[in-house]
Amino acid sequence: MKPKPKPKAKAPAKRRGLGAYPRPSVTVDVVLLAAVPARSALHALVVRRSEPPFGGRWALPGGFVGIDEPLDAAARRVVREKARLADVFMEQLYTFGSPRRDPRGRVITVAYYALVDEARFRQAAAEAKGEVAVARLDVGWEGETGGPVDVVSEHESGAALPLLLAFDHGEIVGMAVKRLRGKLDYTPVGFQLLPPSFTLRQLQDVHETVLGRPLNKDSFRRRILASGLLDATGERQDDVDHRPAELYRFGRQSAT
Amino acid sequence: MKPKPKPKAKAPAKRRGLGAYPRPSVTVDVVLLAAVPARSALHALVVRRSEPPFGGRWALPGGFVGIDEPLDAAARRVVREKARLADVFMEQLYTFGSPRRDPRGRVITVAYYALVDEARFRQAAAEAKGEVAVARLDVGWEGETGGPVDVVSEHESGAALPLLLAFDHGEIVGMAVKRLRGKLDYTPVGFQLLPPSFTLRQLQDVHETVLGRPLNKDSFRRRILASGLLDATGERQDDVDHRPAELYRFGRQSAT
DNA sequence: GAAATAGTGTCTTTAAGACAGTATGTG
DNA sequence: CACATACTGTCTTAAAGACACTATTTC
Repeated sequence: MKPKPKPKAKAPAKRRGLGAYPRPSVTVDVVLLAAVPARSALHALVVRRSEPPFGGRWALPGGFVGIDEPLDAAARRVVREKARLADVFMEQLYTFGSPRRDPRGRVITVAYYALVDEARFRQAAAEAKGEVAVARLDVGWEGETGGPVDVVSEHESGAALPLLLAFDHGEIVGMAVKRLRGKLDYTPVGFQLLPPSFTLRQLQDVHETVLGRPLNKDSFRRRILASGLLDATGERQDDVDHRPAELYRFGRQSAT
Repeated sequence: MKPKPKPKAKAPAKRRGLGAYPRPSVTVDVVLLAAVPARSALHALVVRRSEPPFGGRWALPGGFVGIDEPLDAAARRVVREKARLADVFMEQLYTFGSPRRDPRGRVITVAYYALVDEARFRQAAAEAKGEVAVARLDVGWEGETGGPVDVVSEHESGAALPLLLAFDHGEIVGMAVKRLRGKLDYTPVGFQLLPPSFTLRQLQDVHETVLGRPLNKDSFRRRILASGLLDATGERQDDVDHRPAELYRFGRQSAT
């Protein structure tokens, strides 16, 4: 029923409908990130592949896009199913479509990145233990140079086993870090990596973790407060062994 | 081993290969932009649709992605076929996948934006006269607020006929402008909207056209020259009726 | 020489960095 | 009271804006 007349020409001569063109599979993959200032590193959630291709290796949580499902909804569903998390900040990252990125056939993936605070991230990882793993990202470049990052397993001992990611997922993770660093330069997305209320110090720690470099404390305070995006809650920390700091809250709700 | 208790589940139970999931059509659409400082506006190339859906309306140049064709290659092919242009700066913009964006069925489009200098743009539009039109973009928002832009036909009289774009192409154009403005804040992409050698004044005019606001001349010169991205050619303008300015050249070749 | 734009030097304004000093909690 | 961190005030430094002035071309 589909002769596929393709010696060289791409577009068929007569049939012009959607059916005239072979269709690729389309998936979404999500880089779910949390900042871990204690280790000066970003962590990402990875899942073990149980089947070929790349069976046994680690991959980003992902899945096929339903034929009637919006892309954002697919990404959200993947996070819900694989990480059991809802209501996370999420943005489209980039679409990867190299013809040979999946040995099974043509698969185009729309990559997203998602940000959660460390507590939710750890809880999610613990609940899905066995199916998922926490990967630490060692970023080998500065600023927004870009490029792949080293992905290593996070052991309590501190030992760092390299994790081989399936497909082009290493590249995707690298782009997520690059994008996040870029955003941090002009908007304090760090909010999304913290619980609803937080101190300025915590926000600075998160920013430093993402950017991979120390920031000036005074200037950071001034800049963030001047942006007007934070509202003081009037409350303070209470479980610290020193003067407790004011707690702030993200002033405007950010979409998607 | 994995019961999958999902009454509302979409994925088939047994078949796990690519064939198990219905596939959407995938296209690329390109926002081909040129800056026209004389009109203080960006111009985009649009093509008239000859067939439904949206027959008779204007659309971005686009086409289906070949089953073995990289996304970038498809975008490049579209620009070559529809605008007869090669070697243009081009970057992926965003992927639009609302299930109802095309009445024929599920079509996901990977949008790109491309930049050319005004001369090449006009020549391309003239050569394909009848098939394509030049649309002027009236950006109704400042900075990087974002949102759709008014797309009007460019008449020599100055009259502005609104152009109704097909599909969600108005949204795509708006996002292209937003992205371009954003990039201009930290990198002088304006190069790509000018011929190989140009004066600082021309570059500033282009930046002002894209950003939609005037820039400080002194500060612009300092900033651009300090960036080190420009090389002086040693040559000067020769067809102007005043003191000719030094011509500069983009120092590093930018990929894709 | 007049007109027009290119290019330079310098003052002012503003944001970032440095750092000293005060405030407020725990033990 | 010692200690730790939060917070404030001020000086210094670097970048951006403003603006006066000089330079070089065409007519």
